[in-house]
Amino acid sequence: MKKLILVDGNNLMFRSYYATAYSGNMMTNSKGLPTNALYGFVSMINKIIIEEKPVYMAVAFDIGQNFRKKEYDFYKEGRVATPEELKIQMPIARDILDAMNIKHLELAPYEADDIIGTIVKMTESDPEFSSTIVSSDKDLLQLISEETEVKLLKQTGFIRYTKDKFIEDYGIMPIKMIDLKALMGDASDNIPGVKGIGEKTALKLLQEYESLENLYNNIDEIKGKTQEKLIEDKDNAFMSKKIATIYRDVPLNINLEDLKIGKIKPKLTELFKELEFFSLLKTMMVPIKDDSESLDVEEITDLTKLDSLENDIAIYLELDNNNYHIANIMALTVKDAHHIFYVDKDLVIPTLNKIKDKNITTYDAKKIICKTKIKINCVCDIMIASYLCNYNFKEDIAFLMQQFNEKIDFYDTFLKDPKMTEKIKEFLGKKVNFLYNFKDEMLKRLKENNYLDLFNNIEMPLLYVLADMEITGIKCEKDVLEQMKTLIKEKITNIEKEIYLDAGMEFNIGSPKQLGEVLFDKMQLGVGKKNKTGYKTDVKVLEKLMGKHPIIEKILEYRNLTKIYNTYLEGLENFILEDGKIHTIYKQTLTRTGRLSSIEPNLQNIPVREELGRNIRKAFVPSNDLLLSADYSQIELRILAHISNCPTLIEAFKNDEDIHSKVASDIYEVPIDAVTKKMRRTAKAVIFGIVYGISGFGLGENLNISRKEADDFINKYYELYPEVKNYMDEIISKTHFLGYVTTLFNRKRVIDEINNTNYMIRQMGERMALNTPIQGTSADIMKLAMINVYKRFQEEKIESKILLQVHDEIIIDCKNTELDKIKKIVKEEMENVFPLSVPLKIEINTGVNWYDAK
DNA sequence: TTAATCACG
DNA sequence: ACGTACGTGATTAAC
Repeated sequence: MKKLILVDGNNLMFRSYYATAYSGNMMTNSKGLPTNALYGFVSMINKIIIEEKPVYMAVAFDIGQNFRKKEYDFYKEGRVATPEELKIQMPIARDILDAMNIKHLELAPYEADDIIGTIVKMTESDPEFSSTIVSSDKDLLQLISEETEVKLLKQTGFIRYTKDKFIEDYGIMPIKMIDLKALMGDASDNIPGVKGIGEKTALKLLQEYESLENLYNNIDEIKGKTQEKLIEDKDNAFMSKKIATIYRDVPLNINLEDLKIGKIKPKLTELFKELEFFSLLKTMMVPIKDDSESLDVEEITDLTKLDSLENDIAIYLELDNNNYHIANIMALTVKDAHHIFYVDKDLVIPTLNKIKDKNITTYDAKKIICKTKIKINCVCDIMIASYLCNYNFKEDIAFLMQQFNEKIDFYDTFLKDPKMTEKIKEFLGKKVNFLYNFKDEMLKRLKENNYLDLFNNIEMPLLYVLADMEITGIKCEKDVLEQMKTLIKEKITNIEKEIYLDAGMEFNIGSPKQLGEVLFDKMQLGVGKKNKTGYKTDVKVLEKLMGKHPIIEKILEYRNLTKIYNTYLEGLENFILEDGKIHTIYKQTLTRTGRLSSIEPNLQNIPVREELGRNIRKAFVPSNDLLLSADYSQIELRILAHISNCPTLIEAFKNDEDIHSKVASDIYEVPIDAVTKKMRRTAKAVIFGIVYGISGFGLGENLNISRKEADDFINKYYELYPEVKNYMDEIISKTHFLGYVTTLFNRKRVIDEINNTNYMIRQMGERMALNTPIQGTSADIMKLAMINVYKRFQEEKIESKILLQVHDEIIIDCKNTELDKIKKIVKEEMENVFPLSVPLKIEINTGVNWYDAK
């Protein structure tokens, strides 16, 4: 039996389009072409192929005027016009099918349904074929027969309607779908049917009388209102039947063998690249057009070969794990204008030592430096450059290469490839070849965007500082963690028992779902707020329940303890290497604002606000004598004062006033020494809220005050500092126009959300536009300060080391003998890093561990 | 893989 | 009428 899949192409495209279009976040490629429907369409086609494994397939489309409309003026009247964003994707869907070598059929004035009906008729007269129709349109159910089934798509999943299944569900023969529609009508197609008769009545009538004709022949037997309605709309019923009938004699001029699926064509790769469907490229394992002549990669075993290299080179180092602190070297490739050299793992270090001072272009220089401890002279790190240019790239260089039409496997795929060892030379040859050839283009793009300053004076120098910090690592005492573990483990066990006792049952306290059910269903401790999966049980919710039952307090404590235990005590321990130190990885090319992020482990979120968690910091100790923490005081607010040019705030900072108290005294209109703690706390929340673009509602939630009061605070703030309000209005309208924001150092963030049709998303875009210049400028300043401190350390032969950065704070491992010098350098460099209209101020603390250095 | 939760600036 | 504070990462549960 030959199985033929018949897809309702229009239906699939509409579904895909509307599935995502309403979110307001229209998916487009970088040229602005909408791609959401196509993405869903291709995914769906793939899914069908996987699920049905067809050998024959055809996709039908509507095209041009359709004959029903000609015959029945009102047909499909009142339907919302197809959005332009969808129309534009329709022809591309057909291009994609061509490239996939799947037949698509369209012929005016017929609709997709008619084409499918016609082919079904052909398969039914050919004993070798059976067909499956794929659509979410119930109209197609009329085509069901012994040989034809319908895979009716639902919001999630599908129902497979065979003839038996249909009869079971509807109690009529599939062909009677037409009669059904004739009676009940169809609002979406504007088919009238019989007014006042819906699905229930229509089905009942057809189950008894089988067809429309027979029903009207026996109209006398029908009672009451129904009879009246039927007589009244008799003409409409018969006309509706005609419209609803799928036409099965479309002159297609094909035979079924034409519908055999062929081999995927290289054209598909081009299309996917154009559409920027990189994940699909990956999953579909599309054969990529191999127009590159195969590279001449030469493996070297004799290092003297390197002598022939020119001064401008590109290198690429491959490791067997993303975490370079624990990874092993696989190989290195080196390219200049005349050679591509492949260097196997054992020779990588000597090779790098030999070429480290050349002008090196690479991808993730920090990785190379951290792994090999060799300070290469990197003049262009393509990973950083593409990050600055706001490319949609991932850590894997393959993403970038794909965007520039280079055929390459993804790192993960490659590692799993059984033929890895055979392929590695070519694989790494291609990467280094790309880097070498792409460098000039990359620099050109940096220049065009005015990024050269940021690139050469901040990001490139910073990578060396970060590499040094990561290599150095921070000493972490396992014993301290172990002691805390024992203590906390005991507490957890005890509290667990108490919770079970209170609840009257054992359950998984760590499961928000189970916890919600226990609290709100079983114990009836109030009406729970819901989210997608059940009750909300976060801190806010639980705190509102405080006092209602002792269990609440215990759950909060349990949460606190398990968080500390799992994430920090146990979590951190796993990252202590043999040298007794933790080496985090700073991601320099991740955040949208220019901040760093820290992973494996994240050392930027070690507890500090609560005493118990804060104790974890006691495990972090100096390798030298002391830890010194230098943190910028109120840096974001100072930047806000600067960029909004608000004289009152600037003056306050110049006078080194406590800014929160100052604002509190202004808002509450009391002298500064009459400001209470509560007033100061409120002011602080208002100030922070402003930086994030908060609403009255949000502030109210946060401070547990009414929305009205919160609104008043915000308005009062704007009145007091009109320049801040002005800045906010201006940056938002400017961003609507430009589509991006910049920091003081010209870091750019594209904010597509700002012009989104969805109000919520647009609002979020506006908040990003407000916040990014502030957060981003602060990040720029910190980066520059780190570079300058590092430089001074080198110049003055300081042996103490910068260890960590936590956004507005750096941690230094100090030798006692150097302490005074360090304090001086840090203060000078951090406070004078860049002149603003407000002074920058740092606070310095020292201690024998991180806990004490605060 | 995603959602919920909670740690930080 | 809607939903409501920016930027991160790790862990767990549940699909």
